[in-house]
Amino acid sequence: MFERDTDIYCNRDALREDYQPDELVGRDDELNRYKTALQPVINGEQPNNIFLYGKTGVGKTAGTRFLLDHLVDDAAQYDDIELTVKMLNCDGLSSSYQIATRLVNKFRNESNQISTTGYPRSTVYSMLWDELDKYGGTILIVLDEVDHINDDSILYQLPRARANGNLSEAKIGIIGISNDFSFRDDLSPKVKSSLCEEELQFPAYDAQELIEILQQRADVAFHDDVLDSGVIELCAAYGAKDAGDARQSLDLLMKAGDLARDRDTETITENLVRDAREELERGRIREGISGLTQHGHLVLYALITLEQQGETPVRSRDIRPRYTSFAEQISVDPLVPRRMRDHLGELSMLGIISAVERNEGRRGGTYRQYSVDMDVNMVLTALEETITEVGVHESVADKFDQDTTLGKYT
DNA sequence: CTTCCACCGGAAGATGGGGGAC
DNA sequence: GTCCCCCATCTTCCGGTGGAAG
Repeated sequence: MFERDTDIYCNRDALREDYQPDELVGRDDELNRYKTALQPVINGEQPNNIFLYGKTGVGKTAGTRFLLDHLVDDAAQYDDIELTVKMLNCDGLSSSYQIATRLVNKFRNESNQISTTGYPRSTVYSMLWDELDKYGGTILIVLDEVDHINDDSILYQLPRARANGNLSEAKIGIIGISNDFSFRDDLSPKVKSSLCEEELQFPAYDAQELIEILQQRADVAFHDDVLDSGVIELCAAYGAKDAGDARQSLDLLMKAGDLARDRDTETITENLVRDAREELERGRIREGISGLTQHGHLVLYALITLEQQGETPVRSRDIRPRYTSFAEQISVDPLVPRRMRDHLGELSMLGIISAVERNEGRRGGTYRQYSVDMDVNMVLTALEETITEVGVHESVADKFDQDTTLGKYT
């Protein structure tokens, strides 16, 4: 049934996000400054708290891993340094409480984990101080995607734990990583001053740097002569256009490789890259849509039908009746307008729809006009798929079945 | 320059579902 | 069971906003 592909890859893993190259391309300045900021650790001093910011896929996490690995190795040479590094990705964790429980578990062994709910908050904190003190020495805590935390509490407590007498043995340093620029500004001044002792900004990669990165990985990942000329440049160009995001460019190259493998072609062409891009886009939309609630689906569906009738761009006020009637058809209470706007906002965050602000002054006021940003049929397919597949909202699924011809609404 | 429109978006808090400790 | 706490979703309330009309 299965047989080994005659493969264009020699090491597909080199394109994956978690692959760690021996050398990071295009981040020399940033890494040098980062290294300086970490220097106190080696000197056995109280470590700096460091705050890194920059958009996604610009090497923040990779750079951190890279430097900290070296730091751990190098620290081992000095007898008087006990260094512990713990990394925690805060994605999906929205509160300080959640962070605290995960941290406690990071320091405890498998058999001794605590549950992530149920304890009073203060109990969790004191467990955390106990664990930290038990380890002692220098402890670096990396909080990746720290902007997902909605309250300051842990960010306030951690850097001050020693000063507040919660810790006596351990010297801790916090490294916060964020891709949300406004996060830093929204921190309370107390937290900002302690957390952001050292700040490093990682700028987006330009097309040239992306080419170098892709080249470096492609050399490892593919056999010689598999890539047509221009393929790397094209992947880099797409990445640079979107956000200077290396991860995205690498994903694209990998997807193109996978397509080549599926189709049994021997080389990767520019056309394959374009197909891959479309495929990734489709995946992104599906994923976005499947994460929506029932009302999200209804709002989207309402907008789609309007789009098909050529009534877009359309303001939220004019979407509402359509949405309301859909909701009523499936016997669901429609949401209040404010909430409906939230859903529209969410959809435009996902890039499925787009909003343009308009202002007609005294007689019109300010409002937004929405339209579907992606290919309507693609969105519709994804919508139908998730609704039937997930099986959640049966009533909505029925509705879609009845309505195979959307023209009904005209 | 002021007025005013109609939506925007932040804030607070209600509701209901969950999970676990003790 | 009772107590603690988390979380997503939604409602209610309301001050903010930018630019055409006056």
